[in-house]
Amino acid sequence: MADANQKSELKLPRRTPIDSIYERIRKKILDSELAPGSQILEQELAVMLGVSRTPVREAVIRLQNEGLLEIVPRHGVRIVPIAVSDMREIYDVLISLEPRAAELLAARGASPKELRKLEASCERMADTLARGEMEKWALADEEFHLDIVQLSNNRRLVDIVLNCWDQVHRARYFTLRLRQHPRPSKSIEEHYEIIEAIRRGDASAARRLYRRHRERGLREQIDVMTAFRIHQI
Amino acid sequence: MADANQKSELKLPRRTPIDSIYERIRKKILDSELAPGSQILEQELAVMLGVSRTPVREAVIRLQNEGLLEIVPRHGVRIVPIAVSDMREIYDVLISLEPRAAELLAARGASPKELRKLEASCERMADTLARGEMEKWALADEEFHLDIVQLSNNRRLVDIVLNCWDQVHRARYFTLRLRQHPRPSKSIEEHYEIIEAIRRGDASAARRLYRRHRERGLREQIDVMTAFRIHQI
DNA sequence: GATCCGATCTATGTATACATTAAATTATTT
DNA sequence: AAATAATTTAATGTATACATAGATCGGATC
Repeated sequence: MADANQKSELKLPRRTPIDSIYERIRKKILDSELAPGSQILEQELAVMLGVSRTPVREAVIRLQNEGLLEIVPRHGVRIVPIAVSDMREIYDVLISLEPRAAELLAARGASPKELRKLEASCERMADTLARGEMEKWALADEEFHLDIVQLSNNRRLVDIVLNCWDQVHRARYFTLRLRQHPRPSKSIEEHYEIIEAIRRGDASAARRLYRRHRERGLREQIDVMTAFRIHQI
Repeated sequence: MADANQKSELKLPRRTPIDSIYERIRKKILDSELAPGSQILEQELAVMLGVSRTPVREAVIRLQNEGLLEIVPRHGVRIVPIAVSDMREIYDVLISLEPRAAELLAARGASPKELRKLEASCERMADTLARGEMEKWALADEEFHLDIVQLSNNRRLVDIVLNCWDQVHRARYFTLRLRQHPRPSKSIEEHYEIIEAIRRGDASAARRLYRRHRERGLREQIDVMTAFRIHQI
């Protein structure tokens, strides 16, 4: 048995430097450090990160596949800006997939432990909301949704949803910063309704409620963007 | 208006050699020329395609992102085989997204021309079925589904669906070859029902009918695989 | 003065070389 | 003989060099 050997036991996903290059560029995009709509040469990115063009190129290809940037033949890479129409496209996908995750979870039956974890996120939302800590509120909200998606036990579904979240990340961050969430307590209520449907094993209710929740989210997001005349972000 | 980017419409798809490398490897995988589960070194791929490792590497990164292969650190790339559990995962995504496309199409209202195109595919299915030309039948079927997805006018949704189709391509091809489609005429009936719902503008019916159609397809696919003890393909 | 053609410049796409590191194999020790 | 350590092998990950093609700029011609 090889399980006595500590070194070869852990088959980690392998931390290659190129993954870190990918992560660093991704972070710069999510944080708007690389501005949406702006262009930057591969060479400039390479210098910025202190590596050669090759690993930058490979990271950039991945990021293009994920829709975060676009390789423009003679002008380097372009950070793709998200317009209202893009928000609609992305939320269309989320409105289909996330409720499906809730449906699957309800259908297979959530364990008490899993349900408690979901409730814990909601409680944390209520706490942070009471204290006006909107950043922490948003984190708890994200955790709730992440848990539900991951509990679907469908890796492909998870990956697609996470990628969509990345694409709308700047818009969500902006909305959060700009002002209080329109009705934060309403969100928490809806979360509890979803948890209840999952607890009952009512798959189609879980799906319907989750979908309504996300549709409301999209509307609010678009309302904020149009109200502030943000056509792209 | 700030969103004036009409100039970028003139961008050609840019025929770079690397795209052709990508296409050639992708085709080899879809056609099982590179067998599922097999491994091959980057160098061997490069020699096989008559180029250096660099463009192969870039193509391979894209293919990994699309889930067609996996880069295994010291053993080249591995063509990812699709198991029954993978079929479930992928169809979960399709069962969410394709009905959503039908729903969107019904909601926005299909033009007479668009409806005729959909009907034409169904007629072609009936014709080819009557002649026992199952390959052509499958092509017409694919066209029907492709049209509906594309008519959703949601590029991201289209991309994800096409990628899922790629991933289950070998299984679909196998099922088709192995024997007659379980009930090909049933498929056509269901297609007409979907078209009718779209014509009525009944979005939720279009979604429901489409979903049922795909759920049946998944069941049949899995039945065939388990009946023939195909655990991976 | 404007347009068209050509020359130059530059970013990319590709090839190649090299260093790193994981795997495999051999040698050594208990 | 088994296990571990050391050495070798080899595939990758990265850097660099170079050829190509597209864009810009200037000059020449109408």
